[in-house]
Amino acid sequence: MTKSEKLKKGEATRLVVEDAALELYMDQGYHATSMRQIADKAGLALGGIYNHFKSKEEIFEAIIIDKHPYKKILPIVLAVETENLEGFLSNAMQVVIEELGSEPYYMKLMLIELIEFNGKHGSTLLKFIAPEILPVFERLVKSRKDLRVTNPAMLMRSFFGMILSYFLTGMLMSGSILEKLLPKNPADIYVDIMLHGILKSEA
Amino acid sequence: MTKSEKLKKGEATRLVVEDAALELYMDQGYHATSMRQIADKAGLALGGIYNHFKSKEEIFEAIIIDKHPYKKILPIVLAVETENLEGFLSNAMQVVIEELGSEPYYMKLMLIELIEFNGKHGSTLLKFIAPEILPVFERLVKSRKDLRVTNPAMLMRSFFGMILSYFLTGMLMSGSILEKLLPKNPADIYVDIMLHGILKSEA
DNA sequence: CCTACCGATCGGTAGG
DNA sequence: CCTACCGATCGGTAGG
Repeated sequence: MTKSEKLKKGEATRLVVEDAALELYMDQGYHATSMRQIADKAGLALGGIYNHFKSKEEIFEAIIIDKHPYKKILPIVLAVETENLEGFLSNAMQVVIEELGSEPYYMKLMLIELIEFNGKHGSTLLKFIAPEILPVFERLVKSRKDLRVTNPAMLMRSFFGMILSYFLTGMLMSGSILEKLLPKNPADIYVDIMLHGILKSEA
Repeated sequence: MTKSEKLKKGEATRLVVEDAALELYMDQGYHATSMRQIADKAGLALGGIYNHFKSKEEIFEAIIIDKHPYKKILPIVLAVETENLEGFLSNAMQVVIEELGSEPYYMKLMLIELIEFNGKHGSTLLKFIAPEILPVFERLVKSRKDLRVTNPAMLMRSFFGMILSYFLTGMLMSGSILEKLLPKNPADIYVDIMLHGILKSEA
């Protein structure tokens, strides 16, 4: 009763396999990861995996759904109390960056999907998530007059694009000479750029 | 004399192999692409490849250097004539987007490096390119007072981050329901956001 | 859930 | 530059 909660043995093993696979996918990619590696890391025999998943690809598909962070993040974002639009956008971005954390695992999963599956899961990610999140941006656009970007889909695209950009440039520059030249608070600056742009003056 | 220019037979074959590999990497990723596929596409036998490259990985390494678009793009950007800063940044971004084209192959190569090699080529890309490009941003920061971002490395990061974001969100959304909801000129809007942000008002 | 196995394919090489 | 081959490893399965 201590730790088991309600999940049956079978379901627990399934999650163990998913966790093992996720970790391996994250630092090798999908095709470079073998079923034997996953089995080893999950602590069972190769054949055992096939009691829970029909194929290697099915593990990946399960992960991109089960591990999706939006269920966790969206409520937090919506719960943030702010009086004005700037405060909301700023806090929202900061919360997302914080929650995705220093190891943006889901960002990597999305890229694996894009690179190794050529986006063939139809950006499953976006397809069943957009309907949940788009309305937030629609409300934003409707209720506020001081937005430069008035198309909800475009606003959403640029919002997530900004977060994508933040993590990706961070990953690309990590360990490079450039990293030391950066200010210590790149996330804050990113938020600032999203809100006000690179320039000080108005168009 | 018509088409051969100066490159010897050996060098030409090498390039044929690189082109074949590049194409395959781009829509399958690195590990999912076999040497036999590359050989077939290049029009020679498997063993023939090893006269030009020691290993599969060496082909990848050759590509990320030989196919790097910055040699082509940088001169164009610098040649753009503009009277003010806004014009320069705006044109620069537009030129880069245009040159990278609708199939941003090099963007994909960078992601493959990040995902499948875990960035182990030390972001070769950035390491020998940053010294070429960073000075451009240094000059920009020095000569202009109307920049919100005054750290050259940060300015460079956000500039390329913006381009990264543009292409990646485009790829992620392609084919999705969201795509139809977007305005027809997303690139222009992206430029506008980079320069002035999402908000109309000043901080 | 494991053992033992399958055919297929992998990267790479020898030898010409 | 090709043919023919190597050992290793792959995803997956049968049978218990």
